[in-house]
Amino acid sequence: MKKKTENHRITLKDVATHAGVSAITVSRTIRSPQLVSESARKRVRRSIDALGYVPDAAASTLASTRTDVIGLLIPSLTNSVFTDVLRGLYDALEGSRFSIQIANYRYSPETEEKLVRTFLNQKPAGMILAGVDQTEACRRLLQAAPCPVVQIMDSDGEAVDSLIGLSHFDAGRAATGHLADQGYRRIGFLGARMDPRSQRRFAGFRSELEERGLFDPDRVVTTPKASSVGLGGTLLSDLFARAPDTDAIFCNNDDLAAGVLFEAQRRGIRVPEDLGICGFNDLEMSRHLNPALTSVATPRYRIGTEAVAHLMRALEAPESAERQDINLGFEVIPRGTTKRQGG
Amino acid sequence: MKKKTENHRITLKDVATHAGVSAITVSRTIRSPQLVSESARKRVRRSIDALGYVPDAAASTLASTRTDVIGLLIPSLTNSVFTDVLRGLYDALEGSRFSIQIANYRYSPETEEKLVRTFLNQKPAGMILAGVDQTEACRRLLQAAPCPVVQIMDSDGEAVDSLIGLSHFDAGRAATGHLADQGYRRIGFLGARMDPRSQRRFAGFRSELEERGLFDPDRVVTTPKASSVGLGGTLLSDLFARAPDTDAIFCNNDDLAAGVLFEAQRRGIRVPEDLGICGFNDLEMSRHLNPALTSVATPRYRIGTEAVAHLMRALEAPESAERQDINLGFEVIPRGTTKRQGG
DNA sequence: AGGAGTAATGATTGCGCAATCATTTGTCAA
DNA sequence: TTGACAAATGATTGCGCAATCATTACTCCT
Repeated sequence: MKKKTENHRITLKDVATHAGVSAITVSRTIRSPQLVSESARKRVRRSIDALGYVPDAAASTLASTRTDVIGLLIPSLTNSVFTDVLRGLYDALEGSRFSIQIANYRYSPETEEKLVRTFLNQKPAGMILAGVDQTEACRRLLQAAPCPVVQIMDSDGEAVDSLIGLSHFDAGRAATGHLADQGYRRIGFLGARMDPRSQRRFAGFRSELEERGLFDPDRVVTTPKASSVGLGGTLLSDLFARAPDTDAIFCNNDDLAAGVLFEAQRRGIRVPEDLGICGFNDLEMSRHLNPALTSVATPRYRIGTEAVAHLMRALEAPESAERQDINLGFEVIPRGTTKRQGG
Repeated sequence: MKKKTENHRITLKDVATHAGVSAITVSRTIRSPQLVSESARKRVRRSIDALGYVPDAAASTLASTRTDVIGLLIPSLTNSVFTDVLRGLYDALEGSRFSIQIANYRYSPETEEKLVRTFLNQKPAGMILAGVDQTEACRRLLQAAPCPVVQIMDSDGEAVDSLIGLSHFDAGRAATGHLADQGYRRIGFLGARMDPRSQRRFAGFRSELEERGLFDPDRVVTTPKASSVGLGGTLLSDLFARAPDTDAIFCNNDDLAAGVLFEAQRRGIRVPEDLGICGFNDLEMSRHLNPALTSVATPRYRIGTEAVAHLMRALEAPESAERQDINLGFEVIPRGTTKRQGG
């Protein structure tokens, strides 16, 4: 029996010797077993187990000029939206040979471009990016990338390769339409950190209200600050200072909406009678508030799993690499904060 | 001017030729600039920029048998606690040459051990693990690891190398003591997903109440399910079914506590008069609830930044690699949900 | 001016693997 | 039995870099 000396890493060659084959046969047993006879495969597998062989990823990468790393570029780690996507990604990758490398560009397209360069130099197996709002240079880089590229979150806009998400414009319209359908007429918008997707939701909000002749720019309050429950309260105060007769609010996301609800409670404003509130993203907490928060459910987790599934498909059949735009949709979920008519 | 041909990767040698030095001088300029004269350094830097050279991580790893990857093992991606730690880690790593590789072991020590093996085979620059409750085999692996190892979250327990966190036992005692000090006498405990840290908080809860002669096992309700706001309401119902006269609750975390508060509101139970509520972790939302939630603030973000800072120190001065136990403490933050005496 | 010592630079080599091309073995038809 | 072809296996080579050892340029002292 072979002794594993302290400083000697077990290599392909060791396994090969142990199994009585050549090194390349061992490599093939691991990488493309269909090229190896069954008897050889068996012996090699036994030797691998016996010696505790683990392939060296760096050497493999260097020799084959590709890795098993999927690069993920997101604008923020704080944002709970991405947390859910992350869960989907990791769940879908479980058991595969791939791993994820996350980089955070903090909502700066220039940083994003730099990170794309860095990633592409690591010969990633694939790339996942948030949204479709990259710089021109960045898009060109991605277009030329020798790996599948998936853009997620959005479905409005033009993708470099494939796109998996939802239409934030439509979602904004639908939420706003719901408020108007409930009889609210003086509808405001609260937005924090107006990233491209928030802006498209706002565009949907505006478009819907303009069609109905209800849009009033005085009822729109936004801030570049990061979203939070506390900020929701602050923004509500700002809004009421400018337009005290506002009777409903579409909030950028559920954090803000919860803050609005709590602040309304403190002010003694009746929800939904005097003020309707609609959030976005349908966080777990929202359905348990009093009254329960109307929101727009978005398929964040599924965006993650679908992104991985799509990458895997593209990696397995590189030839049939057809572009794909997958719109996973959304759902307005009416709850207590907008149930004006006793529904 | 050199033309970057389509398939020719810019290598050290290209930069060297361009700068009129040898390849190894370029390598040194990047890796240990203090060994290179200033004039050479300048020329090399200019050439690197001119050619857009980016080092090949795989080749570097293969040649030097170490990477710039820090392995992070966490039991869950859902848990918001780890999200905050992650932010701290990524913020602290910003601009450094290191990157993070996350693996999720889903609260399974066996999976954790397997992942540790996998990681160690990638020659990581460092390892970060949650807690101190690894298997024996896993601890041995880590002890023998040729890289610094930091365990985070806890400060109770024995670390393999260094430990950065807080005492969950003490925190549980302190929170419980606060409830008792406010005059509550029939104090219950609600816990979801009783991981080792939750169990230590419970141990603190129990110890504090036993000392005061107030412990009652009937008032303890736990579940292996993942924590959520909705679950808080459910567990409150379970608790009241068994011990309806309970007058205060220490919740495993703020999600649960918020759910308890919302359910209490629906049941018309007055908080804090009839029921005191104390959460754990002091999420951003908690201070904005009505009434505001008493909670225990934990330094999650700082745990992340400190873990990185510690690793960096250990990597820069491998000799002085002294073990360190850093207890970052906690703070009970009394708010409305326990303010019984009009304080 | 000459030697000792240091700072700066260079040449060679191998890390562990997979791509490429070459060779052997096995199978079957005529 | 022979030749043709496919299946299985092997030998060689280089991926891009840093460790190692060797050499050169420079400084300072006597």
